[in-house]
Amino acid sequence: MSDLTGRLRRESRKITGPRAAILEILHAHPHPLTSREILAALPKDHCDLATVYRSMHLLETMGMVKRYHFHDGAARFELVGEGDDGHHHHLVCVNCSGVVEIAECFPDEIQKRIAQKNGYKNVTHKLEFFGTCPDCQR
Amino acid sequence: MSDLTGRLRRESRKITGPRAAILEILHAHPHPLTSREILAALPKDHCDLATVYRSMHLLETMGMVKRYHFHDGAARFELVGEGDDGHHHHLVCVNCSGVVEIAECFPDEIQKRIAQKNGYKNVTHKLEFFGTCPDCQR
DNA sequence: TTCTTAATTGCAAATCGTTTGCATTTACAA
DNA sequence: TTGTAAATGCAAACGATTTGCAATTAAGAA
Repeated sequence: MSDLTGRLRRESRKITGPRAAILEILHAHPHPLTSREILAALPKDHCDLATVYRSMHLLETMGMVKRYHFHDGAARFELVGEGDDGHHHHLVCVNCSGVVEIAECFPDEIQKRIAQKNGYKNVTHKLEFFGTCPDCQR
Repeated sequence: MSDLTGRLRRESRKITGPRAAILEILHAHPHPLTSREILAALPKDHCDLATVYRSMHLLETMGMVKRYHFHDGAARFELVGEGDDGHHHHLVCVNCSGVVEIAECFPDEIQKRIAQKNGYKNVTHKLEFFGTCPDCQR
């Protein structure tokens, strides 16, 4: 957390009330959250949706937040963990929308081959798994 | 194509002018298309955006069309090929949104392991690659 | 062919998620 | 303490998608 505010200060961004609160919410919920979920989790709801979006945009460009799109169109935001670059995937329950973080990743050799074969540069991927979680299997 | 109209008739859906035209467009462009791109490709522009969306919804529930979400929020629609179930992935240019269809898929053994490890059933995945296409590399 | 009816369409208005303009407030360095 | 750029709230703007409704049309029945 404190390194987050340090990071902000270093880029001459201000540590404001709303912004600090948003960071706490993200830190307390290690899952991708929609803008509305973030707003709802904020203490006295004393922060505008526009501010949530502006914060997400700022934090995303600073590499401190990642944006995901699951089955519905809505964007979801998740804090990038300590040290790592935040690249990981999710297993989402199609019934209850429960999310599990997944360690496995798409094999790098295959991705390299795909990039090379098609002449694309800086190739990355987005990968999500969908299924029915243990609870929802009845 | 003809099996598509047969399929529609069998479910007592009508083969109307707009609908037939939309199917032709999808057939002629084996890429995921946005609603606007479909509309723009229609002959005399004699079809409403709402009709495009309603058609996509119908065809999707009939399993004749698949819906994708790439980096931008916009939905893109693609006709499911003959016989196959339409499962495949895409390599998308982050600059011009050009799309290449990808034959490679996420290794099934790893997916099985993920499903088992987490107790999920009927696990599938969505996988998209992003990068800069040859043209956009200057 | 004509009739009947449910399916489909166009149009406009409504909705949803997200962004932006602007005047006001605020963090923080000098 | 003060000056200034950054950040905020609010409302309006936006783009994608959906929906209500009255008018149109495909396709089977008569």
